[in-house]
Amino acid sequence: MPAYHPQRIEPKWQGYWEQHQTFATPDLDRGRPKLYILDMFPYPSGAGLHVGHPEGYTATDIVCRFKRMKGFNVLHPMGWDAFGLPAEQYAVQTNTHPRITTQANVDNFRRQIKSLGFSYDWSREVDTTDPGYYKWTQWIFLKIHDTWYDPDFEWADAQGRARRGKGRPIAELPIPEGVDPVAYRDSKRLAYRAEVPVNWCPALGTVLANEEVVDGKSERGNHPVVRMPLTQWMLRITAYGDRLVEDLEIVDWPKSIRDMQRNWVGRSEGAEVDFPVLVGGEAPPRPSGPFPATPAEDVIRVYTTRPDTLFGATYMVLAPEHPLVDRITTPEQKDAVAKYREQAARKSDLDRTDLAKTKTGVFTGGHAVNPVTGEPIPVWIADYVLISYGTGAIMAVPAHDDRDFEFAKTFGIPIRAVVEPPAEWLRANASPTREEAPADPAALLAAYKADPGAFAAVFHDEGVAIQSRNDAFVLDGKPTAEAKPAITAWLAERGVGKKAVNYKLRDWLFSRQRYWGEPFPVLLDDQDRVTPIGEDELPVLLPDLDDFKPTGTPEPPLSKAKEWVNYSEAYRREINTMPQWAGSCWYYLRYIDPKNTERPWDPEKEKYWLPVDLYVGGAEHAVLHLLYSRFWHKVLFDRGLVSTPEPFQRLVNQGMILGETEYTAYRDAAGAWVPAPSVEHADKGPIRKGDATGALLETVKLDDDQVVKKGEGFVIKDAPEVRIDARAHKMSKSRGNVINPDVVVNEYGADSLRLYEMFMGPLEAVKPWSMKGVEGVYRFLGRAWRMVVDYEAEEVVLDPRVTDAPPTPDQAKLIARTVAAVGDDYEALRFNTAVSRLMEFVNAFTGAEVRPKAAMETFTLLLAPMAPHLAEELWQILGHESTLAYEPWPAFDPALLKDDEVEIPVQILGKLRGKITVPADADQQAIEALARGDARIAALLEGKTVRKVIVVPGKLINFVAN
RNA sequence: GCCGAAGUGGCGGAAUGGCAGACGCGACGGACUCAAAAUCCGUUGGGGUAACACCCGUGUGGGUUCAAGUCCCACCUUCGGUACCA
Repeated sequence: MPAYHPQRIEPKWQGYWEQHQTFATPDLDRGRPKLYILDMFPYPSGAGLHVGHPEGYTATDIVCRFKRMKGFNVLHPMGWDAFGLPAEQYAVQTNTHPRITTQANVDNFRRQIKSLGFSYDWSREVDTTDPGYYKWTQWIFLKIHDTWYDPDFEWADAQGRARRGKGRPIAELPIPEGVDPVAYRDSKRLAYRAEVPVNWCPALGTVLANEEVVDGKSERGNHPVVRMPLTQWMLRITAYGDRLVEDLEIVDWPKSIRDMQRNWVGRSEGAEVDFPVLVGGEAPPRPSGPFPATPAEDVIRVYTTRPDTLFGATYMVLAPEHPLVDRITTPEQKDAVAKYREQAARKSDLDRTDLAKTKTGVFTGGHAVNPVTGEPIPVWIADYVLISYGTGAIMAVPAHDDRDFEFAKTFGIPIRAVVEPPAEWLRANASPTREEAPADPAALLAAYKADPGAFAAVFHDEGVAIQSRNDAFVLDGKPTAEAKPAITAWLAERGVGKKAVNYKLRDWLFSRQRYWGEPFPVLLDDQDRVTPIGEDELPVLLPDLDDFKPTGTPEPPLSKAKEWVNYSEAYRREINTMPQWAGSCWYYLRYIDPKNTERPWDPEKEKYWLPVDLYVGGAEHAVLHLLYSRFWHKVLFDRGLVSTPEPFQRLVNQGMILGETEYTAYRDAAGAWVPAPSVEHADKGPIRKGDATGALLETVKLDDDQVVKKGEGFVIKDAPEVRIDARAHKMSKSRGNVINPDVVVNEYGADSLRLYEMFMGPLEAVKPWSMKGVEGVYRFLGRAWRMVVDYEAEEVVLDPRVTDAPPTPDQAKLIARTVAAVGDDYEALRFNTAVSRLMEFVNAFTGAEVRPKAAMETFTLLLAPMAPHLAEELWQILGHESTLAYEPWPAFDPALLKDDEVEIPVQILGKLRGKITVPADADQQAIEALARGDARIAALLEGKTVRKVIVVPGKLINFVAN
């Protein structure tokens, strides 16, 4: 009976914690330091919990339990990101209301998560689909709608740094003379409606955000996506581009994530330049005055990061959708242009990627004037220029841009070198006739100036300006870094250019043509003008529908709720819904005050709990969720609704857990083995490399006893010449390698699952699953149990060797060291080594005839954060009546961490030649004397000249001798 | 292509510039058992030796250092992100 039996222990303690409200967190506790530790809340899918979820959840749970023992007031909540497409698709298929499936999925997730014994304060559970929650999602949307961004507003942040740019109430927007104030305000709001080309997915019956489209197909379901113009809600996240980048400096996040966010925002500096269009052979007169805010009529405005190459701009390209195309196109080119534009419009992103290899385009017949050379240059349209980036038009400098080069080559457009590459570059790229190329640097440069197109590569780096002069201005000789500001200033003086900043980041497409999402709290009149709904009318409830099927057009499903839509005679409701991101943008704020019906959160509580001290989740949210969330938070900050500029102080990404390692061999139709290096993985399956017929190979799964390591890779044991693939794959239903946490809990218990996931390796690393590994930690927990409990007795009693005896000196040292090391490991999120330490402790004590009870208690407390059920049970068996959750973390005597004597290596010329035992505080002379006194070392040093002796006291001694 | 992370036994992994491989899995040997499971004890990087000695070894090639898995340079491979962003 008294064997380790998690199936008995775990429900018992989960019941205890629930009954005693052990982990309910007081809203405010000025007496203790606070700690807000957050998990990314899950989307409760029908598939249930995945072993990836408990990885991060266990890590944060350990930190929470550890910190409670250290005296912190810890906030650790959980909730559900429950709006979203899968529930809606399921509703369509089965005609079940998404609320019903969502409820069932939430219940299942809650059951699974509770079965793992996490110390969440369940009284703070939130659900984004709860009207009591989305009321405030709508409320925040109205705040965003009520805000404009003042790029010139100066303020100081908490660190006292001067900052520029802030979101302000729309009422404070200065209205220029002579404009319609309502329309002007609407044009400046952070939430606005715009007609934009959107990604319409007919199969899903919805519009997708750019981020939800992968290779021209929907991220969910892999359905084709086409572009079409629609009026949509947009959030002006681009206004916050600089702030979102700058404040990455003040958060404690992994560098890789900060880099990803920075790249996603994609800030670049350059210049805007106006190119006048030749109309009827004449350029429009150059306007006097400064660079106009919007380009004059018959002027093509371009954005470039390399204004220093302006002398090399030999043609221009407009995006096919560019408004000037019609104006510029000559009658002869009209048909060709129209045809190209139509093709481009019909192209999905997928087609565009497919065709990315060769540049296409059509000449418009029109010309524009290069503002520095005065030369007329042809204007083309091509879909390699995107309407949504920059100004939708480029000046093409084929000599110094890969894309322009390729295009110019295809269409025979002149290529003019205006930046001098370094001599080595010229030499290295002087092909195709490299042998005949002049070796002399001056001759090489002359060749480059004459025809850069003859060189093997495009020089797109910085260099020195050449062939860049006109009657009034000389750039030649200037390095790129100087040439850029010089020419920008010259252009600005003449009112034809100015310094400019651009972002890859686009405004956030914030509406969806779906049912299962938050309704927008706004009304539209017969002219589509927007009126926000009053705060007292929130929430705008999602109307019940019996029919969730897409309308088959971009018309959202909510259009079917006729009564709901018709708000009044004058107004109808907005029928788009918000995207899934909306609810997850601010859930961390609701946790601090989840039941408040008066406001989204109490400002006092917000000041106490924010920012989140530790946020753990998957790297798949590295960009979107975290960027959107930070954006909302900054708007709330600017509006005085939150007190910190950033929501998440420290971020850690847990690594993905892969399936078990698989050994795969390949066989052709004739049954012959095909070595893995000759196999290529095509879309439909494995084929022989270079096999034009594309005949699929048979994949053969092998057990680990059928394979053997040979050289760099694995081979079949019985056919050692056949290399095979040995690799762990992402868990997926189709591959059949998904591990269900329920199965692991049933078989080994939650403590084993928790401990195994922590023992696998560093939290951030990608790691393959291994059931054998779970058995390993399960055995360890069994040993820990038997270290304390008499497993031969009938009843659950202490092992007779557990007594009140004092620890031996060696035991005392081990105890102190384990306390110190495990505490450090928990602090630094190094759970894998913490487990190792506890294993060493158990290994030492199971061999001991005397097991001091105090040592067993200390061990139990150290184990508790990782394996709380077993720890609580042992704690009770050791004679304690209540939970150990708030027991103080064990103390230790630092003196015990030091040894009196240490064994140190003796090296000769850096090679290990012996070991000596020396007093821990032995000085250099003493150590050297002891080392020289060692018979073996003395013999080895015999006849050699000792040139130098390196002694690191307490560490090592190294004789440099020959 | 660009950005990022990582390459250490058969496997997961450990190692403030100072004894590479802690801990676990697997394997092998032993104890207990009629037997097996469970449990316990021992061995386990490669070569070499009767046993020592000794030699080799952290993706590859260089470098810095008394000393490099760790720092620097170049390259290779794998994984993740991103991609006509002017």
